[in-house]
Amino acid sequence: MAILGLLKEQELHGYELKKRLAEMLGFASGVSFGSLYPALARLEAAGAVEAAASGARKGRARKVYRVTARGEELFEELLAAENASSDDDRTFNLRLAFARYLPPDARLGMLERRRAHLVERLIQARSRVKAVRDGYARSLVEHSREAAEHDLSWIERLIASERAAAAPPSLTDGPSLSTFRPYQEENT
Amino acid sequence: MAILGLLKEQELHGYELKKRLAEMLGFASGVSFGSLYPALARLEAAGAVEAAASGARKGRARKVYRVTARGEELFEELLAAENASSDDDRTFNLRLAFARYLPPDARLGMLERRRAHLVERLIQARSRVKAVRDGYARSLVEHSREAAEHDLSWIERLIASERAAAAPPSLTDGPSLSTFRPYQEENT
DNA sequence: TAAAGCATGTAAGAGGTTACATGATTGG
DNA sequence: CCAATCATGTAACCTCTTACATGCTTTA
Repeated sequence: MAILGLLKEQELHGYELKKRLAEMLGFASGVSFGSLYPALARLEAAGAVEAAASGARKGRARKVYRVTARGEELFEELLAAENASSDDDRTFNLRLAFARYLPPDARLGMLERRRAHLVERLIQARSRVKAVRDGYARSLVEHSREAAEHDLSWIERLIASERAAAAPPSLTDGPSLSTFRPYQEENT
Repeated sequence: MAILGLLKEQELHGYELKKRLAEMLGFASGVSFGSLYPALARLEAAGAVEAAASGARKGRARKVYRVTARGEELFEELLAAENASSDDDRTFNLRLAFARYLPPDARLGMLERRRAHLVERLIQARSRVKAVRDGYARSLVEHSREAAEHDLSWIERLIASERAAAAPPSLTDGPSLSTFRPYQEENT
């Protein structure tokens, strides 16, 4: 999905693609060549990308890839997928980076699913905070609870601004906004 | 390492181990049986763990594992390892959870390496914030910068309390404390 | 001209996931 | 007694990483 998304914006060859992926995924990532080239080969075999005219170099010329119509379809599919694998952080971040390609409702759905996931995570983190008395593990669970709270409020801000952007014509139409309620703990 | 660390505290069989691992690693984890049992078999083959007397069940009795002397050694090695793979979040969290088994200086070293890693991450995040103008990607990099700041200050608090605990006898011995300086940005 | 970086690719090996297979035990 | 849960394992498959192989291009 990352490859297709990047190629969608601009034709690129593998080496350049690797650099873009590294800065896009930021820390904790960057694919290796042994992962990237086979992936490109698979995508080409599947007809999702094609190599444009190779530069006028001798020997192993660099292959500039471009997304095909089939590739666009595949990208939409991957981006819109509501499967369970979209639950992990890495996948969500990647999806959000390409969220502009999603229709507004699908985008909102993605954010809400993420929010639900984070609420669960927060609940879990809180129960672990109660369970672990002290030591490094305690510090760890407290920090992960704070991180979860932080993530959650971030997502809620995103959702709010998304809704605001989705329904700008009228300033007094309650229904579309009334569905969303920020997470509030019941027992404090 | 996680398996050895848990078994070090208490003899357990695979199924129970899986549950403990799931709650220990919290969200974003929990090993599958297809991963756990082969891992246990590898550890047993390596002489790091051994099966205690199996419960009095017929058929496939459950195997209660216990750490051997060799296993203790292996655990120490894995825990103390200063290799590059200790840079990722998952590994660090796992290590911190078992940090009580490390000698104070190694523990401090681990925290400092983590801090250095987070400082780098923060610098990277800040440069990306400058690079990305707007859209979802912008929101993403801003959030990851905030997360990095949060993580960093958490680690610095941990380091501070570690140092405070390491040198309690004298209240005025500068040297051991003077080495550490919280991260402050130079250009704001 | 030698080193560093650009550029593409393959091979071996490790480890993980899902799905399958098997059987015991407990609770409604 | 039937379903769920406990409990252990195997097999097929997939993808990643590391290390290797190859050769061009730029720069000190």
